[in-house]
Amino acid sequence: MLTVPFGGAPIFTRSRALRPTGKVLPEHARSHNRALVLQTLYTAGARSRADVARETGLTRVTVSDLVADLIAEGLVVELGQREDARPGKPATLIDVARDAFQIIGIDLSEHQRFLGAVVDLEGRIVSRAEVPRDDATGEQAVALVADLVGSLLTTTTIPVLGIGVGSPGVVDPHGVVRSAPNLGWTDVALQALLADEFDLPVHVANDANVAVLAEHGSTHQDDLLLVKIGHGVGAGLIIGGRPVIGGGFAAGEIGHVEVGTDGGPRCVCGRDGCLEAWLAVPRLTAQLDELDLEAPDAASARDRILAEAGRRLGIVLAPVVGALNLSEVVLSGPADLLDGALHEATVDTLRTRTMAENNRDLRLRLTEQAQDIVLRGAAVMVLSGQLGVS
Amino acid sequence: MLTVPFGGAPIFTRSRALRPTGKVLPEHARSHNRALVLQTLYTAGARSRADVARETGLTRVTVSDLVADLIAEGLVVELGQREDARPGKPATLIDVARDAFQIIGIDLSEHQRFLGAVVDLEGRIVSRAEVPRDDATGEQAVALVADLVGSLLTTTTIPVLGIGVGSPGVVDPHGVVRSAPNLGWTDVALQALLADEFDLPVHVANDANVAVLAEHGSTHQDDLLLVKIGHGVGAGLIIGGRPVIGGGFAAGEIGHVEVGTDGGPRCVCGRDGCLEAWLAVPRLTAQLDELDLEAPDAASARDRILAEAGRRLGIVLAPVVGALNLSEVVLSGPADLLDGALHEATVDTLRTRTMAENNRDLRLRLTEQAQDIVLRGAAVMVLSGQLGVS
DNA sequence: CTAGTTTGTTCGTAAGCTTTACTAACCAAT
DNA sequence: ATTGGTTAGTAAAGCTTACGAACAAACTAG
Repeated sequence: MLTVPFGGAPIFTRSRALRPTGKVLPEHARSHNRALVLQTLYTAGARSRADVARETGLTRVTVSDLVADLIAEGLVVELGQREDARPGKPATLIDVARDAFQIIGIDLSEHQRFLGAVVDLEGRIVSRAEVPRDDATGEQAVALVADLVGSLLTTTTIPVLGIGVGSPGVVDPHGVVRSAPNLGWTDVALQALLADEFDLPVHVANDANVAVLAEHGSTHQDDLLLVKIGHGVGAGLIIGGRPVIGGGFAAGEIGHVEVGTDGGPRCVCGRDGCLEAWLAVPRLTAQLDELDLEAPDAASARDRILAEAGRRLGIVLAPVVGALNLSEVVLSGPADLLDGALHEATVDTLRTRTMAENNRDLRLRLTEQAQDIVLRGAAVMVLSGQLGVS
Repeated sequence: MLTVPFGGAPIFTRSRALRPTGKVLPEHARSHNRALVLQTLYTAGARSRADVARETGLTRVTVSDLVADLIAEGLVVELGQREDARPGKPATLIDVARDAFQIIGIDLSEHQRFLGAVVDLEGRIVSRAEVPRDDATGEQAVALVADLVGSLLTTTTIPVLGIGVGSPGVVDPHGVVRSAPNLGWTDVALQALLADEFDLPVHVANDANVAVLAEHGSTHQDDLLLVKIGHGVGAGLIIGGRPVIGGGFAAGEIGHVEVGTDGGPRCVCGRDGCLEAWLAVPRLTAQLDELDLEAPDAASARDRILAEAGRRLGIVLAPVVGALNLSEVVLSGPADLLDGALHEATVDTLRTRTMAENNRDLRLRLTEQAQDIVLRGAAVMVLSGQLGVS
């Protein structure tokens, strides 16, 4: 049972919001500046107080004051004097205490098992754990998650900043899983349950929305769409640097949008030609398994299947890319399926179906985070929620 | 040559931004609270300082202090004592000085003429003006806009809060029209030009993005997509209460997204089946004009044409609605074309092509703002930019 | 050694919001 | 009429936050 010596920091930003939404006190401004200092150190690395002052626009006095707080809280450490020779009093280097805290990340998006990891502040995975799901649903499934968190916590030796969970289904901002059919969850207050049990800050969000945080954490793109292709198809979206949740908390649920005007495979939802029916991994592997590997054109037949899937993805994404003028779309899923023909077909389709002029610098790429994208995204979510840093 | 006694107020909001973006000083907090008070009065109407304090969460002391500033600036006025009898000291009612300022709104989205209006703080149109465009382009077109603004300014008798312009094409956040082919504009710094000439705050944005502000100003929906159907087809988007601009400042440009997988009419851009080729007003009227009005099935033939256009719109919007989990989509354009078969077909298509469960409360409606949507949106833009109010 | 530079701290100040306490002004009940 | 209770608005004091000025420490360059 570990506790951290600080709570979540409310964060402010210059925003283009049309209407102010609530009062702001000077102390809120301070939280913001605190997070700003932390963020500067986190992304730019060890440097002096004076450096931070120059980079943030705050004065040296204010930075020193904020840093004193952060050091007292154990979030920042002094590293001693800068080595290089230059005029003036030598600087005392400071940095985020990168090895003082760890984060628990949980990925509930796989069908057969729940994955978990201890992640350090840099996003590196320190240790892993998993539990087989064995088709558990409802409270049983919740118990499995708690077991997984518990066993990971026993492996940590330093304070834990918080617990981040990426869950399938629709998750509201309070970490209540409104609906996750696979897990038999309806209005399961996962965040509250875990927070009660472990007395740690807990953040829960949809798996694809969590995944896009991992991508954002490493690229810092302000506009980003991540398509997560697995047993189902979902998306996570960041616009203007902020995650998009959606009015019904179901943003990114594009798996059951119909593709094109020429029908398509029957989907589990009962309709024909849903994106998921074209693109979900089980569907793709089933199609590929039917191929005769000995046939002379096996390779091109495989590419045709994958290219058609990619084309269908492009057809669905084109209106979204156009409407949002997105510059960066990322695919996450099995690289052996996504890379190559599928990827190329998606790019081609996107380019030919949107106005090239406006989307000239559109990039579509595979994520480099492989299997760990949800685990690392969950860590980013905690980092961002607790420290205002990512 | 009028000037206003105050500048733009930087606005802050509790945000879910992942990373803090700049320092925040106590004076920024005060600007925010100032706008909050103004907003409360603006939307809720005349009330006492104590009422405002209760509604904003600020103390009566702070509200009194802020209101004193606002009164000194002429933005707020005292209206005398509240009439109704109740215990305690009678309240002094205060309200936004609704008749102390006017706004100039300009709509450049029509092909044949430029429209302008003097708009009051409530969004009501006080007077109108227009200039025929006569195919003017480039600097000539800029001069026409300046003339229009100039002639409107001569009709104002009270201070002008600012000038708002809705322009076709791609407009960056600094009010530079990056590209407006119809007007022959490339990188025209319209905002700077007008600000120099008239010495007033000027805000310029894309016409559809401006139009959605008008809708937001009257509904205060946090997520809103407006599709503007005229000579072309464009969209304006508000997500999480904030306008979406797009990485290349071209958000909402969905006119040249291809619809469906079965071709379609040839578009001016050279491809087949763009949304604009299906849905633009000239295309629809041309199709309808070909109908034999004497034929026995003329009415149903008309409906078939409009329904197909509506279906095509639904096909393009479905992925956007799904990805953003939008709850409100608004159509703007000629009501005689949009209302009825077209509207119904769009709704049907959206419902059948997205996952009903997640988009249960999706509403698709026509705007009630008719022809003035850009003019009034321009006023909202100025109101929001100058006072943090909408 | 001197002059110049840079760092980080101390001290005093200005701005902003809160709490506390007050006066003014009203209603209701005695 | 008097008393008690309530509400509005203000005044004073205090806390927080960030800033500017000034300074000492510690270095380089010449």
